[in-house]
Amino acid sequence: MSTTEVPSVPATARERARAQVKAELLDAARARLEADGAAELSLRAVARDLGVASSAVYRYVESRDALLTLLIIETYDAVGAVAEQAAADARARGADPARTWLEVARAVRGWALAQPYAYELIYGTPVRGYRAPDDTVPSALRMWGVIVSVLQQAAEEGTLAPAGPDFDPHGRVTPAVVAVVGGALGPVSDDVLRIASRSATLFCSLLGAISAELFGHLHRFADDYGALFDVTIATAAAGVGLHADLSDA
Amino acid sequence: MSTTEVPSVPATARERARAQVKAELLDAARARLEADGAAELSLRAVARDLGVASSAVYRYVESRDALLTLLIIETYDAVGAVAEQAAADARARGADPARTWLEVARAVRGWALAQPYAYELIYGTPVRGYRAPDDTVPSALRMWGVIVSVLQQAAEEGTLAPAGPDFDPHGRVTPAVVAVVGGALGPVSDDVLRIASRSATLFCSLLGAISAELFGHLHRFADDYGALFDVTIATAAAGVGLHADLSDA
DNA sequence: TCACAACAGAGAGCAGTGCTCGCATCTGGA
DNA sequence: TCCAGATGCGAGCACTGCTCTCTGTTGTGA
Repeated sequence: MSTTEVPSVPATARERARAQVKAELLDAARARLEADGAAELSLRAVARDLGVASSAVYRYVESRDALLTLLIIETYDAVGAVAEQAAADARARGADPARTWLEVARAVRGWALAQPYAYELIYGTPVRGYRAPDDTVPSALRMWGVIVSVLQQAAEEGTLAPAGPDFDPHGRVTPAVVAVVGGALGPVSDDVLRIASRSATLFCSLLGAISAELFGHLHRFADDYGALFDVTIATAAAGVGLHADLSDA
Repeated sequence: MSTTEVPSVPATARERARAQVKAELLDAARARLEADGAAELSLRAVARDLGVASSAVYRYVESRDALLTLLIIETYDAVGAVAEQAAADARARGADPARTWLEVARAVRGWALAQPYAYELIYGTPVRGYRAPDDTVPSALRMWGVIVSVLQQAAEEGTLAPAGPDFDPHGRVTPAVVAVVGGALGPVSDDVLRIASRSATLFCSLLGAISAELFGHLHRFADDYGALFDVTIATAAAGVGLHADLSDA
């Protein structure tokens, strides 16, 4: 569960014990996080929970921000796994790409509502000036992988029919992104550029819909927030070319 | 500039002096906020900037959170004014509703990029458990007013052609929202409900697009983030029924 | 098996925070 | 002019992140 360092097989007994303690530390920190939120997460409080002096914690973690970074990575992995699972389940039920995306979005929303502080940790205001981005990138990319897979599937099936505007795709996406997205789509064509751009649209609509609801910007707006969420996601997805049917449920 | 209490005409000299000091306090706090961000905003630092003991600040403001709430209201008003101005300018230039919305979105993005900490203050992670919502609501509604006006204009012109899915609008919106939105649209019809729901879609797409960029989720994604933003906004707007042309610029 | 080096933990301490309270001081309004 | 109430100050409390030094333990290589 807890993401430790590289050595998956600790050599010495000392390293094993150390990994054990660090895992307990991360678990305690996660409990505090999900109870009080990232802003209130106090290293001293975590130390108290563990029955340990606050200074001892610094044997395992460089700083409070480093601890938060570890939790951020864990959380990106958790939400990435939720999205991947939702996509797999939907496809197993024979869902088309549009339906698959809707169910992924619903799953992520459900996860966010269940643990709002975890969602805030990764998709809310960044904690300090900058969290170390490079460490978190691989885990953060899992969500993007799901989005791109949905778009690729639709493109291959030929069901990707954008209702949104046509646009010059150049400049919208960097070569690095194209490399990731285009891997399964052959040479770098304008289509690949377009799909990459549209993955951002899907991501932004998901982020916006969940953040707006969670952060109170839709306060007293709807009776059925789940239904409103479906509309928001499906509407943006239609612009991208994924047309989901909301008449059934 | 600074939003003071209700008495726009202070009766006594004492009250005038008090309002003056409070305004200076808010200005200093805003400067700190825009320099360091809400999380780092320290009441003691503001007091130092004013050359005053930290305890003296409490004569004018109940707590740090109360000070933040005042800044939040100011900020909602600022971004609301930006949106209103952008809409007015666009209409003065003869822009259609879709174009108007795109320019509003661009203006808000420009404002957010210029003062990211102000944006984070209102659209990022809420500061404490709950900010007093009732005080901030009127200012926060200005943005929604702009969105609804664009949709109403399109509906009246008959150019509102949604590409997104059809949906049962009931439950998506509360009567209170309908009262606000439907004021200029006559009786509560399903069309009013639909427009209200779609205002949430526009809002969410704007929030998601700016937050994603500002919070680093599009890190190294694009060369031209402005162009990517246009695509995101226009694509979601197309789902709602506002079709903007991106081929010109 | 054993000595020792490396390591984990404790606790004091520093600088910072929000906030309270009692005390002086000043000043506006009668 | 006079004084009550407004205003500011500074000490102090409890909390934070983080550092430093010291002690006791424990795993490990010889």
